[in-house]
Amino acid sequence: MTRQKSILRTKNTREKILDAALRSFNEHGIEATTIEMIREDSGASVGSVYHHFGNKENIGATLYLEAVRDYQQGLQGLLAAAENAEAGVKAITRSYIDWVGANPEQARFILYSRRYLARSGLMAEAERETQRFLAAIANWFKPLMASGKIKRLPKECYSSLLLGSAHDYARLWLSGRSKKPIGKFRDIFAEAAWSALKPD
Amino acid sequence: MTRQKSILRTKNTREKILDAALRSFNEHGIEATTIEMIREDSGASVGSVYHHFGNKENIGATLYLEAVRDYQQGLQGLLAAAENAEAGVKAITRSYIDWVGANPEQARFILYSRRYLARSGLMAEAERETQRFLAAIANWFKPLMASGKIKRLPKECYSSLLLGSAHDYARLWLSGRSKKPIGKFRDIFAEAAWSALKPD
DNA sequence: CATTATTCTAGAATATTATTCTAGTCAAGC
DNA sequence: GCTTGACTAGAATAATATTCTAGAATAATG
Repeated sequence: MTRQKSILRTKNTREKILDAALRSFNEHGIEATTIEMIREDSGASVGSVYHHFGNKENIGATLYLEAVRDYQQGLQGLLAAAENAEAGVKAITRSYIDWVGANPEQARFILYSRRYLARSGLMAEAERETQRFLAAIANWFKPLMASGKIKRLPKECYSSLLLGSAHDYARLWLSGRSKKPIGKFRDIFAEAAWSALKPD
Repeated sequence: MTRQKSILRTKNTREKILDAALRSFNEHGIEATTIEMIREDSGASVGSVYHHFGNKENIGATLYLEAVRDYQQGLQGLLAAAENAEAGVKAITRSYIDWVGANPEQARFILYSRRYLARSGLMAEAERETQRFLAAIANWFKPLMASGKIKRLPKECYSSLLLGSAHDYARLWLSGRSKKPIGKFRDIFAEAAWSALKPD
C-alpha cells in the first residue's frame, strides 16, 4: 500500500509534467515553452522535471514515443481482419483518421514537432518501432501487389498514396486552418486512397 | 554608384546570414541553431544579425516568406494555360513536385519548420499571401466543380486530395527516409491526384 | 566638397533560460 | 528505527538570446 502510494506519487508527477508539456508545446511550440512554464503548470519542481526527463527534448521525445505507440497499437489486428485489398486499404485510412479525431493533441504534437526532436535515444527507439510497424504493413501488402490486387508501383510511393491525403487534411484541421472535424471526411479519404491504389 | 555599392554590402551580409541560417536550421533545427553559429558561418557580427532581422524567429520567417513567394510565383500562369480540369490538376501537382525537386533546402525548411514560426508580422504577411494564392486556385476550380468536370466534394477536402500525396512524399524524401528523388514520381502523383478528383 | 543624417557593423554588457548541483524528504524492506 | 534508493526542492551555474553603445561606411544635402 505504501509502495502503491510511492508509485502514484511518481506517476502523478511524471504524468502531470507530460500533460503540462503537451499543452504548452502545442500552444506555444517546443522552443517557446520554458521549463519554468512546465514547472508552474504541472506543479512540479525544476529538480523533478530533470529527474524524470533529463532535458527538455526528452520530454518531447517521450510524448512522441507514447503517442506513436498508442496509434500503432490501435492498428494492430485491423489488417489481419481485412478480407481483401480494398478493405485493408480503407481500414488503414479510417483507423488513422479515427485516431487523429480521438487524440487531436497527441496527433498535433506528432505532426508538428517531429522535426524538432533530434536523435536522442528515445527517438531512435521510436524510429525502430516505426520501422517494425511499417515492415508489418509492407508484409501485408506484398502478396496483394504480387497478385495484382493492388496497382503495381515503386514501393516508395505506397505510403504516400495510402495516407498522404488524410495526413494532409489532419494537418489542416489540427492547425486550425480547417474547422470541419476530420471524422466527417473519413470515407472520402478512404475512397481516395483506394482509387489511387486499385488496379486500373 | 556609391549607392549601388552600399546596397551590395547590405545585400551580401543579409544574404549571407540567410544562407547560413537556412543551412543550419535544416541541419540542426531552428532551436538548436545558435546566433553564434549563424554569426560564424556567415561572417557577420551579432550586431549585424540583429540589425537585419531583430531576432532569431524573424530570420526563419524571412526564409519562409521568400520560399513561399518563390513557389507561388512559379505556379502563376500555369492554371491560366490549362485547357481543362485534368490538365489543370496535373499541372498543379507537377509544378509542386518540380519546385520541391529544384529547391530542396527551401522545401525542407517550409515543410519542417512552419510550426516553429509563430505569428510575427512577417508570418502574418505570408499567411495573407497564401490566402490570396489559394483563393486564386479555388476560383479556377469553381466553374469546373459547378459543371461536374471535377468530382463534387466538401470544399475543405480539395487541397488535400490534390497535393496531399505529393506533399507526403516530399516530406519522406526531404527527411532522408526515402532516397528516390521526388521527380521520378512526378506522373504517379499527378495521376493519383486526378484519380481522386475526376468525376466517377 | 564638406557636412550631416542614416544605415550598417562590431563586440561588450545584460537578460533569459536550460541545466547541474547540493541538500534534503519520503517510502520500502530489513 | 535504520538504511537505501527514488524522488523533490530550489539555489547555483552555464549557455544563449537580446540589447546597448560606439563607431565606420554610405547616402543626402547645400
